[in-house]
Amino acid sequence: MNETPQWLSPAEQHAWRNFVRLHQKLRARMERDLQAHAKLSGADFEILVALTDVPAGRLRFQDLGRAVDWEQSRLSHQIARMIKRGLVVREECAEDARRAFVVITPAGRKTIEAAAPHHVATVRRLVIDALSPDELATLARISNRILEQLDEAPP
Amino acid sequence: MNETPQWLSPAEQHAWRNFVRLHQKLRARMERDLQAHAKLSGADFEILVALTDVPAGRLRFQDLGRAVDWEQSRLSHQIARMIKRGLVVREECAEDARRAFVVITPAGRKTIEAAAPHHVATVRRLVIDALSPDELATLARISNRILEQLDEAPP
DNA sequence: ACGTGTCAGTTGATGTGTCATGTACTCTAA
DNA sequence: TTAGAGTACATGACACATCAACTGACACGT
Repeated sequence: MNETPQWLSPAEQHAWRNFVRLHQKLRARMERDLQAHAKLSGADFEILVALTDVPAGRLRFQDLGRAVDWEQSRLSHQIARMIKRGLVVREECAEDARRAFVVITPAGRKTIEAAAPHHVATVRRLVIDALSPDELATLARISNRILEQLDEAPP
Repeated sequence: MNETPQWLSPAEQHAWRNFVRLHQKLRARMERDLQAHAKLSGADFEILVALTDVPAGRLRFQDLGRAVDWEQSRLSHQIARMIKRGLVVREECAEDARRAFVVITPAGRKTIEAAAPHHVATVRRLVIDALSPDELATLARISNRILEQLDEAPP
Protein backbone atom coordinates (compact mmCIF):
# COMPACT_ATOMS: atom_id res chain seq x y z
CA MET A 1 0.00 0.00 0.00
CA ASN A 2 2.48 2.60 1.13
CA GLU A 3 5.93 3.32 -0.25
CA THR A 4 9.15 2.15 1.30
CA PRO A 5 8.94 2.96 4.98
CA GLN A 6 10.18 6.43 5.81
CA TRP A 7 13.31 6.02 7.78
CA LEU A 8 14.78 8.85 9.76
CA SER A 9 17.35 11.12 8.20
CA PRO A 10 20.78 11.09 9.82
CA ALA A 11 20.05 14.34 11.63
CA GLU A 12 16.70 13.04 12.84
CA GLN A 13 18.21 9.79 13.91
CA HIS A 14 20.94 11.60 15.76
CA ALA A 15 18.47 13.76 17.63
CA TRP A 16 16.23 10.85 18.47
CA ARG A 17 19.02 8.61 19.70
CA ASN A 18 20.47 11.34 21.86
CA PHE A 19 17.09 12.05 23.28
CA VAL A 20 16.40 8.42 24.12
CA ARG A 21 19.81 8.04 25.65
CA LEU A 22 19.21 11.12 27.71
CA HIS A 23 15.95 9.65 28.98
CA GLN A 24 17.53 6.50 30.14
CA LYS A 25 20.62 7.94 31.70
CA LEU A 26 18.98 10.83 33.43
CA ARG A 27 16.17 8.71 34.79
CA ALA A 28 18.56 6.09 36.11
CA ARG A 29 20.77 8.74 37.62
CA MET A 30 17.99 10.58 39.41
CA GLU A 31 16.59 7.34 40.69
CA ARG A 32 19.90 6.21 42.13
CA ASP A 33 20.57 9.60 43.59
CA LEU A 34 17.25 9.70 45.35
CA GLN A 35 17.59 6.15 46.56
CA ALA A 36 21.07 6.75 47.92
CA HIS A 37 20.29 10.00 49.70
CA ALA A 38 16.76 9.53 50.89
CA LYS A 39 15.82 5.86 50.48
CA LEU A 40 13.10 6.98 48.13
CA SER A 41 12.19 5.89 44.62
CA GLY A 42 11.14 8.46 42.08
CA ALA A 43 7.64 7.13 42.49
CA ASP A 44 7.72 7.66 46.25
CA PHE A 45 9.02 11.14 45.75
CA GLU A 46 6.30 12.07 43.31
CA ILE A 47 3.57 10.86 45.61
CA LEU A 48 5.00 12.67 48.61
CA VAL A 49 5.38 15.88 46.65
CA ALA A 50 1.77 15.68 45.51
CA LEU A 51 0.63 15.13 49.05
CA THR A 52 2.65 17.97 50.52
CA ASP A 53 1.39 20.25 47.77
CA VAL A 54 -1.99 20.23 49.46
CA PRO A 55 -2.20 21.73 52.95
CA ALA A 56 -3.79 18.80 54.74
CA GLY A 57 -1.35 16.34 53.25
CA ARG A 58 -4.38 14.28 52.44
CA LEU A 59 -5.98 13.49 49.12
CA ARG A 60 -8.64 11.24 47.79
CA PHE A 61 -7.17 8.37 45.91
CA GLN A 62 -8.56 9.63 42.68
CA ASP A 63 -7.40 13.18 43.10
CA LEU A 64 -3.96 11.95 43.90
CA GLY A 65 -4.10 9.87 40.76
CA ARG A 66 -4.96 12.91 38.73
CA ALA A 67 -2.27 14.98 40.41
CA VAL A 68 0.50 12.61 39.46
CA ASP A 69 -1.24 11.43 36.31
CA TRP A 70 -0.97 7.74 37.00
CA GLU A 71 -3.21 4.81 36.35
CA GLN A 72 -5.37 3.73 39.21
CA SER A 73 -3.76 0.33 39.55
CA ARG A 74 -0.26 1.67 39.66
CA LEU A 75 -1.26 4.09 42.36
CA SER A 76 -2.93 1.39 44.38
CA HIS A 77 0.16 -0.79 44.34
CA GLN A 78 2.44 2.10 45.09
CA ILE A 79 0.38 3.31 48.03
CA ALA A 80 0.25 -0.21 49.42
CA ARG A 81 4.03 -0.32 49.42
CA MET A 82 4.31 3.12 50.94
CA ILE A 83 1.91 2.21 53.71
CA LYS A 84 4.09 -0.75 54.53
CA ARG A 85 7.01 1.61 54.91
CA GLY A 86 5.07 4.05 57.03
CA LEU A 87 5.26 6.99 54.65
CA VAL A 88 1.51 7.34 54.25
CA VAL A 89 -1.67 5.88 55.70
CA ARG A 90 -5.04 5.06 54.26
CA GLU A 91 -8.18 6.63 55.67
CA GLU A 92 -11.72 5.47 55.07
CA CYS A 93 -14.29 7.90 53.76
CA ALA A 94 -17.38 8.31 55.90
CA GLU A 95 -19.78 9.44 53.17
CA ASP A 96 -18.86 6.91 50.53
CA ALA A 97 -17.34 3.67 51.65
CA ARG A 98 -15.82 3.03 48.24
CA ARG A 99 -13.59 6.03 48.49
CA ALA A 100 -10.40 6.30 50.45
CA PHE A 101 -7.94 8.98 51.39
CA VAL A 102 -4.21 8.85 51.37
CA VAL A 103 -2.58 10.86 54.13
CA ILE A 104 1.08 11.61 54.57
CA THR A 105 2.50 10.60 57.94
CA PRO A 106 4.90 12.71 60.01
CA ALA A 107 7.60 10.26 58.99
CA GLY A 108 6.68 10.76 55.36
CA ARG A 109 6.79 14.50 55.73
CA LYS A 110 10.15 14.33 57.40
CA THR A 111 11.47 12.11 54.66
CA ILE A 112 10.38 14.34 51.83
CA GLU A 113 11.59 17.45 53.56
CA ALA A 114 14.96 15.85 54.00
CA ALA A 115 15.07 14.67 50.42
CA ALA A 116 13.84 17.70 48.52
CA PRO A 117 16.81 20.10 48.81
CA HIS A 118 19.32 17.61 47.59
CA HIS A 119 17.03 16.52 44.80
CA VAL A 120 16.46 20.05 43.62
CA ALA A 121 20.17 20.72 43.78
CA THR A 122 20.77 17.70 41.60
CA VAL A 123 18.19 18.79 39.08
CA ARG A 124 19.79 22.19 38.99
CA ARG A 125 23.30 20.89 38.65
CA LEU A 126 22.59 18.25 36.04
CA VAL A 127 19.96 19.94 33.96
CA ILE A 128 19.15 23.54 34.63
CA ASP A 129 22.68 24.82 34.92
CA ALA A 130 23.75 22.86 31.86
CA LEU A 131 21.44 24.92 29.69
CA SER A 132 21.07 28.57 28.82
CA PRO A 133 17.76 30.25 29.71
CA ASP A 134 16.93 30.19 26.02
CA GLU A 135 17.59 26.52 25.74
CA LEU A 136 15.56 25.87 28.83
CA ALA A 137 12.64 27.74 27.37
CA THR A 138 12.99 25.82 24.15
CA LEU A 139 13.03 22.58 26.10
CA ALA A 140 9.81 23.54 27.83
CA ARG A 141 8.21 24.47 24.53
CA ILE A 142 9.36 21.29 22.82
CA SER A 143 8.08 19.18 25.68
CA ASN A 144 4.72 20.83 25.48
CA ARG A 145 4.53 20.38 21.76
CA ILE A 146 5.19 16.67 21.97
CA LEU A 147 2.80 16.25 24.86
CA GLU A 148 0.08 17.84 22.78
CA GLN A 149 0.93 15.48 19.98
CA LEU A 150 0.52 12.58 22.35
CA ASP A 151 -2.89 13.75 23.43
CA GLU A 152 -4.03 14.26 19.88
CA ALA A 153 -3.06 10.85 18.64
CA PRO A 154 -4.05 8.34 21.29
CA PRO A 155 -4.85 5.38 19.05
CA MET B 1 27.10 26.18 55.50
CA ASN B 2 24.91 27.04 52.55
CA GLU B 3 21.96 29.45 52.41
CA THR B 4 18.36 28.43 52.14
CA PRO B 5 18.14 25.70 49.54
CA GLN B 6 17.96 27.06 46.03
CA TRP B 7 14.54 26.24 44.72
CA LEU B 8 13.75 26.45 41.07
CA SER B 9 12.37 29.63 39.60
CA PRO B 10 8.87 29.38 38.12
CA ALA B 11 10.30 29.21 34.61
CA GLU B 12 12.77 26.54 35.61
CA GLN B 13 10.14 24.58 37.42
CA HIS B 14 7.85 24.80 34.44
CA ALA B 15 10.52 23.53 32.11
CA TRP B 16 11.53 20.73 34.42
CA ARG B 17 8.00 19.55 35.10
CA ASN B 18 7.14 19.54 31.44
CA PHE B 19 10.24 17.64 30.67
CA VAL B 20 9.59 15.01 33.31
CA ARG B 21 6.02 14.65 32.18
CA LEU B 22 7.18 14.25 28.63
CA HIS B 23 9.53 11.46 29.68
CA GLN B 24 6.86 9.51 31.37
CA LYS B 25 4.14 9.94 28.81
CA LEU B 26 6.28 9.35 25.79
CA ARG B 27 7.94 6.33 27.28
CA ALA B 28 4.64 4.79 28.28
CA ARG B 29 3.16 5.51 24.90
CA MET B 30 6.02 4.02 22.93
CA GLU B 31 6.03 0.99 25.14
CA ARG B 32 2.32 0.35 24.68
CA ASP B 33 2.54 0.98 20.97
CA LEU B 34 5.34 -1.50 20.54
CA GLN B 35 3.62 -4.05 22.72
CA ALA B 36 0.34 -3.75 20.87
CA HIS B 37 1.78 -3.91 17.37
CA ALA B 38 4.68 -6.26 17.73
CA LYS B 39 4.42 -7.99 21.12
CA LEU B 40 7.75 -6.45 21.99
CA SER B 41 8.88 -4.43 24.95
CA GLY B 42 11.17 -1.48 24.48
CA ALA B 43 13.91 -3.62 25.96
CA ASP B 44 13.30 -6.39 23.43
CA PHE B 45 13.33 -3.86 20.64
CA GLU B 46 16.60 -2.34 21.70
CA ILE B 47 18.31 -5.71 21.90
CA LEU B 48 17.03 -6.82 18.53
CA VAL B 49 18.09 -3.55 16.91
CA ALA B 50 21.57 -3.90 18.35
CA LEU B 51 21.80 -7.44 17.04
CA THR B 52 20.58 -6.60 13.56
CA ASP B 53 22.99 -3.68 13.43
CA VAL B 54 25.82 -6.18 13.10
CA PRO B 55 25.88 -8.38 9.96
CA ALA B 56 26.05 -11.76 11.66
CA GLY B 57 23.26 -10.92 14.07
CA ARG B 58 25.57 -12.22 16.73
CA LEU B 59 27.40 -10.42 19.49
CA ARG B 60 29.40 -11.27 22.52
CA PHE B 61 27.45 -10.65 25.65
CA GLN B 62 29.72 -7.85 26.64
CA ASP B 63 29.71 -6.13 23.29
CA LEU B 64 25.96 -6.26 23.28
CA GLY B 65 26.02 -4.76 26.73
CA ARG B 66 28.16 -1.91 25.53
CA ALA B 67 26.02 -1.42 22.43
CA VAL B 68 22.85 -0.88 24.42
CA ASP B 69 24.66 0.53 27.43
CA TRP B 70 23.12 -1.76 30.00
CA GLU B 71 24.40 -3.41 33.11
CA GLN B 72 25.39 -7.04 32.85
CA SER B 73 22.75 -8.31 35.14
CA ARG B 74 19.95 -6.56 33.37
CA LEU B 75 21.17 -7.92 30.08
CA SER B 76 21.46 -11.42 31.46
CA HIS B 77 17.88 -11.40 32.73
CA GLN B 78 16.57 -9.88 29.54
CA ILE B 79 18.34 -12.35 27.29
CA ALA B 80 17.07 -15.22 29.41
CA ARG B 81 13.52 -14.03 28.83
CA MET B 82 14.12 -13.53 25.13
CA ILE B 83 15.56 -17.00 24.78
CA LYS B 84 12.43 -18.39 26.34
CA ARG B 85 10.40 -16.61 23.69
CA GLY B 86 12.64 -17.80 20.88
CA LEU B 87 13.85 -14.38 19.78
CA VAL B 88 17.52 -15.11 20.38
CA VAL B 89 19.75 -18.03 21.33
CA ARG B 90 22.88 -18.32 23.40
CA GLU B 91 26.05 -19.75 21.88
CA GLU B 92 29.11 -20.96 23.75
CA CYS B 93 32.52 -19.57 22.92
CA ALA B 94 35.10 -22.16 21.92
CA GLU B 95 38.21 -20.18 22.87
CA ASP B 96 37.08 -18.90 26.23
CA ALA B 97 34.43 -20.83 28.07
CA ARG B 98 33.51 -17.81 30.16
CA ARG B 99 32.29 -15.90 27.18
CA ALA B 100 29.03 -16.35 25.38
CA PHE B 101 27.36 -15.04 22.27
CA VAL B 102 23.86 -13.90 21.74
CA VAL B 103 22.49 -14.65 18.29
CA ILE B 104 19.24 -13.46 16.80
CA THR B 105 16.98 -16.22 15.50
CA PRO B 106 15.06 -16.09 12.23
CA ALA B 107 11.95 -15.55 14.29
CA GLY B 108 13.62 -12.66 16.05
CA ARG B 109 14.67 -11.14 12.78
CA LYS B 110 11.20 -11.50 11.39
CA THR B 111 9.74 -9.86 14.48
CA ILE B 112 12.01 -6.85 14.42
CA GLU B 113 11.58 -6.38 10.70
CA ALA B 114 7.84 -6.39 11.16
CA ALA B 115 8.03 -3.99 14.08
CA ALA B 116 10.50 -1.40 12.88
CA PRO B 117 8.50 0.46 10.22
CA HIS B 118 5.56 1.09 12.48
CA HIS B 119 7.85 2.10 15.29
CA VAL B 120 9.74 4.57 13.14
CA ALA B 121 6.48 5.97 11.84
CA THR B 122 5.34 6.52 15.40
CA VAL B 123 8.55 8.27 16.34
CA ARG B 124 8.18 10.48 13.33
CA ARG B 125 4.55 11.28 13.96
CA LEU B 126 4.84 11.92 17.66
CA VAL B 127 8.20 13.58 17.89
CA ILE B 128 10.00 14.48 14.70
CA ASP B 129 7.07 15.99 12.88
CA ALA B 130 6.00 17.91 15.95
CA LEU B 131 9.19 19.92 15.86
CA SER B 132 10.88 22.25 13.41
CA PRO B 133 14.33 21.26 12.14
CA ASP B 134 15.75 23.97 14.35
CA GLU B 135 14.02 22.67 17.40
CA LEU B 136 15.13 19.17 16.61
CA ALA B 137 18.72 20.33 16.38
CA THR B 138 18.36 22.16 19.66
CA LEU B 139 16.92 19.05 21.25
CA ALA B 140 19.91 17.04 20.08
CA ARG B 141 22.27 19.67 21.42
CA ILE B 142 20.50 19.92 24.75
CA SER B 143 20.50 16.18 25.13
CA ASN B 144 24.19 16.05 24.51
CA ARG B 145 24.88 18.81 26.95
CA ILE B 146 23.02 17.09 29.75
CA LEU B 147 24.59 13.76 28.93
CA GLU B 148 28.01 15.33 29.25
CA GLN B 149 26.95 16.79 32.55
CA LEU B 150 25.97 13.33 33.71
CA ASP B 151 29.33 11.89 32.76
CA GLU B 152 31.19 14.67 34.51
CA ALA B 153 29.39 14.34 37.81
CA PRO B 154 29.03 10.64 38.53
CA PRO B 155 29.12 10.79 42.35
C1' DA C 1 50.95 -28.02 40.55
C1' DC C 2 48.70 -24.44 43.24
C1' DG C 3 46.78 -20.57 45.33
C1' DT C 4 45.02 -16.00 44.17
C1' DG C 5 42.99 -12.50 41.71
C1' DT C 6 40.13 -11.19 38.09
C1' DC C 7 36.91 -11.82 34.44
C1' DA C 8 32.23 -13.17 32.24
C1' DG C 9 28.11 -14.18 33.14
C1' DT C 10 24.21 -16.06 36.46
C1' DT C 11 20.98 -16.03 40.08
C1' DG C 12 17.70 -14.58 43.77
C1' DA C 13 15.48 -10.92 46.26
C1' DT C 14 13.00 -6.96 46.05
C1' DG C 15 10.64 -3.01 44.12
C1' DT C 16 8.21 -1.25 40.18
C1' DG C 17 4.67 -0.86 36.11
C1' DT C 18 0.82 -2.87 33.46
C1' DC C 19 -2.98 -5.66 32.25
C1' DA C 20 -7.06 -8.15 33.31
C1' DT C 21 -10.07 -9.22 36.57
C1' DG C 22 -12.40 -8.99 41.20
C1' DT C 23 -15.14 -6.86 44.87
C1' DA C 24 -17.56 -3.81 47.63
C1' DC C 25 -20.30 -0.13 47.38
C1' DT C 26 -23.69 3.50 45.29
C1' DC C 27 -27.03 5.13 42.03
C1' DT C 28 -30.89 4.85 39.02
C1' DA C 29 -34.94 3.55 36.95
C1' DA C 30 -38.72 0.43 36.33
C1' DT D 1 -37.39 -2.00 46.33
C1' DT D 2 -34.61 -4.10 43.88
C1' DA D 3 -32.00 -5.53 39.50
C1' DG D 4 -28.57 -3.83 36.94
C1' DA D 5 -25.26 -0.39 35.66
C1' DG D 6 -21.49 2.13 37.05
C1' DT D 7 -17.82 3.79 40.51
C1' DA D 8 -13.64 3.40 43.47
C1' DC D 9 -10.31 0.82 44.65
C1' DA D 10 -7.75 -4.04 45.25
C1' DT D 11 -5.52 -8.00 43.68
C1' DG D 12 -2.80 -11.52 41.05
C1' DA D 13 0.09 -12.52 37.38
C1' DC D 14 3.68 -11.25 34.74
C1' DA D 15 7.57 -8.38 32.60
C1' DC D 16 11.17 -5.40 33.84
C1' DA D 17 15.30 -3.00 36.60
C1' DT D 18 18.65 -3.08 40.23
C1' DC D 19 21.50 -4.78 43.83
C1' DA D 20 24.32 -8.08 45.96
C1' DA D 21 26.04 -12.41 46.15
C1' DC D 22 27.52 -16.34 43.57
C1' DT D 23 29.82 -19.72 40.00
C1' DG D 24 33.03 -21.22 36.94
C1' DA D 25 36.91 -20.24 34.01
C1' DC D 26 41.25 -18.11 32.83
C1' DA D 27 45.98 -15.97 34.01
C1' DC D 28 50.00 -15.79 36.40
C1' DG D 29 53.53 -15.74 39.67
C1' DT D 30 55.69 -18.76 42.92
